Amino acid sequence: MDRLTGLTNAIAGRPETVADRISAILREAIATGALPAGAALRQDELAARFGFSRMPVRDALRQLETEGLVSIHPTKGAFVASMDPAEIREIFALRELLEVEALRLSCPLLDAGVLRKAADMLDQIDGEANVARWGALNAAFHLALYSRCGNSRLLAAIEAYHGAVDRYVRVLLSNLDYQSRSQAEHRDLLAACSNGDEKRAASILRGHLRTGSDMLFEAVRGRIRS
Amino acid sequence: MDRLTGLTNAIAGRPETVADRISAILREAIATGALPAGAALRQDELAARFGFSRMPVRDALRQLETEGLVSIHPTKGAFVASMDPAEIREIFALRELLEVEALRLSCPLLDAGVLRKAADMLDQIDGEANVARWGALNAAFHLALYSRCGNSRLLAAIEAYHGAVDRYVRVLLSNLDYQSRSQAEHRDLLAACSNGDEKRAASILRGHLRTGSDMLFEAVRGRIRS
DNA sequence: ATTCGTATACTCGTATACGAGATTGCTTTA
DNA sequence: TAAAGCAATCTCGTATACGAGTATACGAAT
Repeated sequence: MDRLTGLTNAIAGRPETVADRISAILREAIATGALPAGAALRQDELAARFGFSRMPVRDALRQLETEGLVSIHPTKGAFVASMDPAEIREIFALRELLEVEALRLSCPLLDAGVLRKAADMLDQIDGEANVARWGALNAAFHLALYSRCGNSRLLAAIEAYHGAVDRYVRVLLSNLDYQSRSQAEHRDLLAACSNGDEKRAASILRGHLRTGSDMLFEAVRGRIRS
Repeated sequence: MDRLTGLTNAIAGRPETVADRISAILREAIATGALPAGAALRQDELAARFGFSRMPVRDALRQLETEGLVSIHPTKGAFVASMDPAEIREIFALRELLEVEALRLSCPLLDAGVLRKAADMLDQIDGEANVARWGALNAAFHLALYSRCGNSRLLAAIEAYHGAVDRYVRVLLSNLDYQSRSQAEHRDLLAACSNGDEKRAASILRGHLRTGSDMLFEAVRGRIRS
């Protein structure tokens, strides 16, 4: 392959395949809880429901497995990945490690444009009733603050872990109390970044993630008992 | 992901599929450089060579894509992922962040058994002429020191990033000078862990990863020019 | 001679088909 | 009655087949 075709392809973006569409649908279904943790994902059942064959379904399931949303066992099938509370603690510990570092790297390099975009996102979150969009906006706000960290792999990892706990976070979002608290913390964080107060920003982010982790831990533990 | 998934699969009694075998072969071929970066991986060519159909080959390629070893473009095919020097810097920065944290968590909890196993591995590395095994032993040594960190996702991430740079690290291993230097640093690291000198261990690990990153950066940059 | 258009060949994505392994339920026997 | 064995069914993994999109090569026209 020549350099030129590789470049043009990268610019053009990849064509969307059926497997991509199926994985998007399943991803959303898992995130909303329509497909609860532990649910079996039969290949031919899904294929019939979507009106395609099993092959793109297989590809979609593999794709979702890499995102940690489903677990595949040969000869047994695919299941919506269930996460016990301990794993949530693990992921949030990782998020804290990665996101604090990303913020530390990015904070001094944030310009007015990024900060304004982040502020806009917070306003959008306030006006957003749809829980599904809330999660996406939340992720976008965080990633905007880290966007100048200069390490694309770091950003990718953060995004991946965010997606892994997204559907659990939505449990919290029905709790209006958490929403307002989270938004208050977000505004504090943005203010610290705007002032270039790196240490304070890091400390706020740590607190933000820890309260999220604690509340999610309790919420999921409660859900599992029921 | 080599050894760990192999191990956990064996424990779980997970049957080995054809796709697993194919991916293992391709993984090794990529690691050794038999399949150089940028090489096209035609599905039916591989299927014919291995004596299977294209389906398990597709699955294997998808698996390798998640490990970052190949990149797949719909309608264009799969290619051995090429990594520019900047990405190596990024991955090593991530490794430093993750591994230092894992060491910090694990170090106080390391018992005599783990330390002895780690020491054994270092001796094995000294006596190992085969470059392929050297990489696996190197990873195993590092992971042994982190094994008590109490965060399985953290360990998985470390292992994944290790695998992503493994084939580049092998470039260094032909350099006997690096091998002995690396081993000296390993022994320092192990000694610090044995003494419970957490700070010193962290500092040694940082230096170890940074020299590795620097040398690899130069080596890969040189290779690309040629 | 260069460039544009067309036709051919190639590769991938998807569909359909088949065989193996596992799970479930029933029957039979101790 | 309970446990063990057998059979039927279900699901997945793999094979083969087909259609669509893209690259390439060749020819024609400027």
